[in-house]
Amino acid sequence: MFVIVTAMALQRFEKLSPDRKQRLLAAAAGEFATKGYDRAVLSVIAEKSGMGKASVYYYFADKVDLHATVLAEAWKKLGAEGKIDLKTLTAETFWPEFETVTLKNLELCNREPWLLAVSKMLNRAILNPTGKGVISEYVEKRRAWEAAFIGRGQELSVVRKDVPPELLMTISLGASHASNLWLLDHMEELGPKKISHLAIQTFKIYCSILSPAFARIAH
Amino acid sequence: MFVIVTAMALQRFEKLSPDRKQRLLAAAAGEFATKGYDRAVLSVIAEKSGMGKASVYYYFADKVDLHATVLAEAWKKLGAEGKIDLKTLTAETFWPEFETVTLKNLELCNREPWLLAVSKMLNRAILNPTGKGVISEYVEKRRAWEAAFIGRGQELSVVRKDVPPELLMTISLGASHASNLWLLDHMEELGPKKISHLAIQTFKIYCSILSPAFARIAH
Amino acid sequence: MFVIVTAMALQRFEKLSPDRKQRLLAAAAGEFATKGYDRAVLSVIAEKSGMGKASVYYYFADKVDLHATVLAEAWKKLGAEGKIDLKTLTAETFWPEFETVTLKNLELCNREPWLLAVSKMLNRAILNPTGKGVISEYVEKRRAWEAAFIGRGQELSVVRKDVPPELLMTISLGASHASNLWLLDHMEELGPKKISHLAIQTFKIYCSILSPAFARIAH
Amino acid sequence: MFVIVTAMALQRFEKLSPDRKQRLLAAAAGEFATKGYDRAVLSVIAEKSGMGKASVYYYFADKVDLHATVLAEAWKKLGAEGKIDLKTLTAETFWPEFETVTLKNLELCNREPWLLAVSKMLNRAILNPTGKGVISEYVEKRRAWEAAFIGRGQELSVVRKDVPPELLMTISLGASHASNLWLLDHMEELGPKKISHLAIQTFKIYCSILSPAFARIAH
DNA sequence: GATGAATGAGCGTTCATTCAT
DNA sequence: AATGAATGAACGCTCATTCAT
Repeated sequence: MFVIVTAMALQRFEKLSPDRKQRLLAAAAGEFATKGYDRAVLSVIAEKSGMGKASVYYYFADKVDLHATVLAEAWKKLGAEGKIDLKTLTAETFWPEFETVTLKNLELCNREPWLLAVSKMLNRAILNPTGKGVISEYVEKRRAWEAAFIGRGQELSVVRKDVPPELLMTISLGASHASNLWLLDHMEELGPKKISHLAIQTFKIYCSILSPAFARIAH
Repeated sequence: MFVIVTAMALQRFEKLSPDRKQRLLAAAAGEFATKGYDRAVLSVIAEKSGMGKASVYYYFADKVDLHATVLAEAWKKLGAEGKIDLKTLTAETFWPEFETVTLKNLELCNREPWLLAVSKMLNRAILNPTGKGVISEYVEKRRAWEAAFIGRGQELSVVRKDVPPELLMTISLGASHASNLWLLDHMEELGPKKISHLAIQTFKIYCSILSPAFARIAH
Repeated sequence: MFVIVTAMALQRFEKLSPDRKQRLLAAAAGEFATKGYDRAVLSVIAEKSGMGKASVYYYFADKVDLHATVLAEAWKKLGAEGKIDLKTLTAETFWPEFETVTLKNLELCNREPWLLAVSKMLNRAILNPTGKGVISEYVEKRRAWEAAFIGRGQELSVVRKDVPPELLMTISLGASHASNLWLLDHMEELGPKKISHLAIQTFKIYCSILSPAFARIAH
Repeated sequence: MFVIVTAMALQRFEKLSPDRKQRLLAAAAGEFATKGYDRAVLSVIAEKSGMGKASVYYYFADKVDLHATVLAEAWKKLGAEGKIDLKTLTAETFWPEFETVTLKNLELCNREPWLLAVSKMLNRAILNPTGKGVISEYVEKRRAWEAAFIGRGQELSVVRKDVPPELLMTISLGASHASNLWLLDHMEELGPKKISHLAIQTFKIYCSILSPAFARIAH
């Protein structure tokens, strides 16, 4: 369906000192997040991270590769994958565990501003799948996990089964992403407490969209 | 709050033969929709519509103007604003009337492919509000209408009141536009009938998110 | 030495109604004078004169031709050629007659603002002979007349003979052009009377540069 | 009164090898001088100096910056400012010292052809002050120095006082720059010796225009 | 006679990418 | 390992000029 791009940041990048690694990623994240992929300029990223433009090409194959790596890195930090083991989930722990991770990520974004930006980017890419470039790999991975999560929920009978899973996922993703954006955007204005309260409320709506009980009402 | 771009195609454009007008708008819509504003290339649009690059500049002030015109033209055709009079809505007609308009627009997009393209653009923009570019104007307009619509629903007690209206709108907009985008993207693949069925299903989910009955379940 | 371009405004232009003729020339003069030849834009000239851009091409071969015609027209109005008959000049009338013409032109420029602008243009072209384009013809004509005038002065022994005529002409032209510009630029500020006084003073300097008596001092 | 363009070539340009630096400046000077700023074409300059068009942008911010740098570089080399200390001038050294500098610059232009080109540009600009573009800065600087020089001459009673200094300066500047332009234009044709002779002759005329003795004759 | 429409040719500028060191 | 230097390829935009009507 789509070509698998194995080169994901040259291996050299792994050997780079953590400090420079961090600076480069942060600079790239900032540039990509504020301007979007197209308007982001490589020489600006290089300058921000205090290294020569050509050096970026020493560590990354090209612009797309850098972008993908930024997404991947954020994915690692924010990622639900490693944090939730789908197999051990039960009907009782399914939603609470998911809620915990969601709120943790929200906190994480609150502490590391560039993660907030990248978080938006990731969701953006997921909602606007172009099917082109290395990024689509990550989008696929993300959607795959989300699908697996929903599938597991269906196994445990805590997620409705009357709508095609992909569409169901799209709807819930749309709702959660949009509300996340809203919450993040109003974080400073409303303060952590109020935000936290709304986050829980929102989370409940999100769960309910997926819930079988909701399915009965909707008809 | 945001600059209003009044300049909307030079007057000459109005006098252009409907055929060429159509070709130009379609080409532009396709290019902007598939590549996004930045990657869209004017000479490609010109070529697709069978005219010289400079001719595009005979009818439009610049790239932004062309983009704005495409959006405006589609807005006129798709516009929900004019099609529903909020004041005359009742508790009984509220949801059915909204459903009718939604399905009509879906049909419209099915008949005029370039509207489909622009529709995707708009949905994408609503999901990813950057606050920049001409498109943000339409995002704002769309959100304003949506807010008014939800407010009217609350007056008629067919929309829940336990969540801040703005957040509620954000969630429902996220859900509906994400699913719309999905439907539009799969229109050719699944065919009108299947799409229409899913649209109705999706529509019901959307309504239910807003419904007071749903509020009871979510807690 | 240089190609003679016979086409000087198509003959059609002569048949044009005086009103439109005037409007076109005035518009062109304004545009050329304020922006210079390169930055002057034909469509702006057309719009200013209330006619279609293509119509300009009905009356003029091209941009250069229009420019040349503007210069020629101003030359006719300002021109010393027709106003002074070199043959009938005597040692006594040589300078006074020249002074009269000079002051008359100053007045003329004061009354018709566009002539002022074109006047500068003409002098500019004469001082910066590019040797290219139709304009050079006019430059040549102007320099030729100036040379003839100086030559006649030498015949009458009222102009020095110790400097190559062309260089002498260049110097005197430079002095007179520069001071003319200055006077025209300060016309409003200083008022007609003061300007007139300075013009006479300047004129005397100009004459003296050329005078044989001056030659004796300069060594 | 007029904007000062501080940006003067990116620092990289300083590090460029003298050879390429020279080639670039020479090419630019030639192009700007022969065609004027507007008609000058960057790709031509790049080609003439044996580098890619984009490379010019590696060293200069834009076309204006390149233009400004060419002028600044030439100004440094030709600059009369630093070469004459007005305060130490006496009635005896006033004219001779000025003559020396003038002739030295003429020689300089003869040795470095690109200086000749820029010199023409400057003279042209002084004769045609548009008050626009980077060059006007240099025109202003030149006029300021010239004014100071004349003022000093009046202090020493070697320059006439019967004409407003500014007008006097304008006239003498007009004469000298027009003749300079003529000399520069005929440099190759007439050869250094002849030119040098004419330069001295011209210089004497210039001095005499300013001289008090001349004032007596002019009336 | 007059012009709206159409365009080719070209320019300034940007930027991802390469390469020699 | 690291990068300064160099550039090809494009793109947005302008404008003098042509042509069918």
